[in-house]
Amino acid sequence: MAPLPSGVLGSLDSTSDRAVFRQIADQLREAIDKGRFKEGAKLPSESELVERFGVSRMTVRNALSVLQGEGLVHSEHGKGVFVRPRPPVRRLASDRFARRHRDQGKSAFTVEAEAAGSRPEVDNLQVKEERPTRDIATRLGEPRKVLARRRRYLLDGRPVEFAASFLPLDIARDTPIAQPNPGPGGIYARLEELGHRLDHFDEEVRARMPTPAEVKTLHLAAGVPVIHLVRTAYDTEGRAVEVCDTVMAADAYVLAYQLPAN
Amino acid sequence: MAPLPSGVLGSLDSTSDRAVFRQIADQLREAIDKGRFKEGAKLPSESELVERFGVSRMTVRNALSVLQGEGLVHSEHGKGVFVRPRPPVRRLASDRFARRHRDQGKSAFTVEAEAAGSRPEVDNLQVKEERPTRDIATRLGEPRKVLARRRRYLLDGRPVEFAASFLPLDIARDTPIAQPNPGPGGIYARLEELGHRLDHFDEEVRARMPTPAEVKTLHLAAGVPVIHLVRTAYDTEGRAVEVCDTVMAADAYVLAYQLPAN
DNA sequence: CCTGACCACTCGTCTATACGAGTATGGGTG
DNA sequence: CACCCATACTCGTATAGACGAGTGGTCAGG
Repeated sequence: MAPLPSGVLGSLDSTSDRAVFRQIADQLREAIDKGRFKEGAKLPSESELVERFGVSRMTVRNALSVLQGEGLVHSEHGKGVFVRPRPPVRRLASDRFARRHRDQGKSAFTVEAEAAGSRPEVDNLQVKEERPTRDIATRLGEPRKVLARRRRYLLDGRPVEFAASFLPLDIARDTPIAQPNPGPGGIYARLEELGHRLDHFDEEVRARMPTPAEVKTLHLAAGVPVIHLVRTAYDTEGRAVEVCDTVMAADAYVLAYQLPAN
Repeated sequence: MAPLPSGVLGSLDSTSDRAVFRQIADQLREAIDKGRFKEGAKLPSESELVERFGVSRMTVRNALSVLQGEGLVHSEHGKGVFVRPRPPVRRLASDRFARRHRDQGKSAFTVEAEAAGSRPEVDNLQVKEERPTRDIATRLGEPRKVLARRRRYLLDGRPVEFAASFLPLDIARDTPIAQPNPGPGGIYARLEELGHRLDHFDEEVRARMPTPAEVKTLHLAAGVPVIHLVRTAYDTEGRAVEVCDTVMAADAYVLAYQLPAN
């Protein structure tokens, strides 16, 4: 057992009314913030902290769970507790669906990932017809049935996002859009070929903690929220032609928008 | 002690390899999802759950802390654990800074809140000159000093957002912008009067768990992430004239953007 | 040299107990 | 009737102990 670096952690203030486990969490947080524990570094083990602070193990675990909830650290069974490294973030520009980006043979995700030096993958591809949920139906103008396209995106093997596109069946049925691979430029290029010239997109952005299912699909660590993005595509006649519902690991993304001042 | 409604919760599967506290969390989550515990309703107390499932109190607390981390419930000392009500969300439209919204005597926040039937407040107003951080300096074109305007926004007494605006001092010094109340239309109106006609805004959106300071400022419950928005305003000459750094309670907001298809 | 058993260390789960502190309620007292 | 206080409930904090399970190293034996 390597000795704890001296001076990294202070001592507890028994006169303080701040709970002991919070004081321990505070000290560890400060040490991490100041870089005394670097990204990916292992924190002292629970038993070391028990000894160091003279408290019981549950108190130490309580402190560590605070830091986990903040997304600062993550634990690995049998190994230790580590400072959570910040993964490279993918920047989503607001012009990413602009027509001029649509002439490639590959999907926008693939092109962009390769440009950034990452290995992109698409996963769980699923295309089927189904009854829309209440919300989707409202956004799409109450179609009876929709074509749903679901997929998961990974970068260097790490899942970062999954998405479901919904299109009114009268638009998408028996078109390349109903194929697993819709071809170069993606479904937006196909929509325009089918005569639905796109006018604009509406995007709604929310952030929240993931559901257990989302934790599983995106392999999310504790303390990582998700960004929930719902995009609706409108053609030049004002008809909603697609809704895309996307859930992203929040630590892997920054969304960038450009707004006119009018 | 009121008897537990029968049939709301099932029993544990001791043959399952799923941890007991997770099974309890699963059952409570399902009951909440299915509306068997409504928004704001009180869950069975810890001791009731201890009895109900025949486990120790720490196991029950562990299960409840899972749900807290998911933002599903919150506990109140001395009262109980409650299903977290979803507060009304404030919708931020991407045209909220458009020139046409700027002719009011009140701030955009105030106008919008009153229209939605809420009581708006602005708080902690602070205006001072300071040295920019590395990030702010980069975005503003390396000014030596900046004017910083900080404030907190509340709706019906609940803090929902705090923001700091930074402007290069050569633009803002000795102007109405350096006053606590910059006047009708806000600082964007003043900037234009000073000859900085606004061209567009860049917004970067991130989501993450709050720092302890942010928890305090926004009175955040456990399991509520924050949306971190950094907006840069550019004038028609391409100069960055303001950076606004905003942290919002994620459960109080949905951001709406409209993107052209080009 | 490789393999497998063992062991030490890690975190994960769970029990049982204790006391403190915040909240609500009801009943007794003034 | 109004107030205060005792009380019983709530969750918060902390201890001590036990066993399980994943990881990685050492070391003996093939």
